[in-house]
Amino acid sequence: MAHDRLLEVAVREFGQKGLEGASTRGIAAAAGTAMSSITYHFGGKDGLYLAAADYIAGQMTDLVREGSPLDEGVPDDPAAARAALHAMLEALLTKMSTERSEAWSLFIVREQIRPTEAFDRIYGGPMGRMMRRMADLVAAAAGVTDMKVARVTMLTLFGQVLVTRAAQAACARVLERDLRDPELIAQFVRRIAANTDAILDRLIAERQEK
Amino acid sequence: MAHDRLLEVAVREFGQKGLEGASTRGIAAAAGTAMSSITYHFGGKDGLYLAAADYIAGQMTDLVREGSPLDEGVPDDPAAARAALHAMLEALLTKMSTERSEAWSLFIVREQIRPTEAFDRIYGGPMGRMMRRMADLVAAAAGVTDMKVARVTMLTLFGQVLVTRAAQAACARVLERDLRDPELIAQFVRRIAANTDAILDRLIAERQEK
DNA sequence: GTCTATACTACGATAGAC
DNA sequence: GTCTATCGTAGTATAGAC
Repeated sequence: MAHDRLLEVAVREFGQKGLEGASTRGIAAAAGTAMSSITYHFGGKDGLYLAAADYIAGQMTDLVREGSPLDEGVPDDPAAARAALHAMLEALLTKMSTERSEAWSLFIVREQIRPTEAFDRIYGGPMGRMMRRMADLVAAAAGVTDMKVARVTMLTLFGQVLVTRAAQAACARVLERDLRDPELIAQFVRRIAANTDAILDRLIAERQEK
Repeated sequence: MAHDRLLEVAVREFGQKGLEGASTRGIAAAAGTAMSSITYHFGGKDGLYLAAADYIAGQMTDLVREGSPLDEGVPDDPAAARAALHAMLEALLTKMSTERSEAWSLFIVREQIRPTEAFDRIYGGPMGRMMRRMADLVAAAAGVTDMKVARVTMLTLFGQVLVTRAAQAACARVLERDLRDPELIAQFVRRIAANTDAILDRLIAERQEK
């Protein structure tokens, strides 16, 4: 079906060039079909863009479901919560580094800069669930009851992972290396894990001071 | 001069909508001049885009120069280096939150997604210097000699700040607050400072284990 | 220097053949 | 369902008046 090919190409093209930067002719050509197929299947460029967002949300949900550490419950036990948080951050970083999800990341980062309805569809689905769960895990792991603290901390933890995508060009320059290098990714995983432990311990210490 | 007004508007428009998303007609109209002024002053849309990048680089340099903590030497003393790192991260976060530099951040984040010559001009100037200095500060503060470790750590520290810009839409959703709220920014500053201390202490502990 | 007028190109939408 | 052909409408570039 041209429908599916169009979606695949659209996610890539919209991610790399943005809504205005990508052209329907270009997408159709890359998908090996006529431009008017876009009108037929999706009603137009905007429709295709939203469909791409839904496609990403769906794929994210699948990824999260297939026994990955991104979608289990929130354990009460601090140690278990911490382990789940570690697994989640590692999974995020490695998944974001695969070629397939690289297109998603770009799409999503773009939507952060200027959110459209597409962001609602992605955030309203798997992304929001993931971030809320991460905040809950931080709270459980550090015994924090103030959810505002847990959320802010969660975002700084997430930032450590995000930087490899949202500042990929700068990272590549500073490190003088391609960010797809598995060894480099492994180094980030180790560093982020150590940082996370340090941060959680610090949170626990802060709590005990009171 | 229409030249300067065009640049101001261009930074804002390109930052928000990207190169393709912004239109020369729109920029000229917002600057209160005719579109052909862009051709006269900058040679065309691409020229204006690059000029906007240079303008940002220049403004960043000015900001860095005006007695801010972003551009002093790298102290040998670990405590002084740590203090300088703290000052730098706080300055970054607060500067990135001002309305004026918000346009820069967006411009730069866009350039990370698909780097053009504009990125070379910004990274080759103040941005690269800043990141290299931050890595040096991490190395000095934690007594790390392996610069690869210092750079990776620096990037994770930077990520904590970056997340408030590059994932601003998601942050606003999770926190149910506008990210320009000074109180919220202050909370981020405190959290990132505490995290940074925890991470540096952890690095020092790692070194002593060997 | 700045503006008006115009030319040219590429895009997205649409109608209709198959 | 898919394609071809065509239309209207942006967009940028350019020439020339002031």
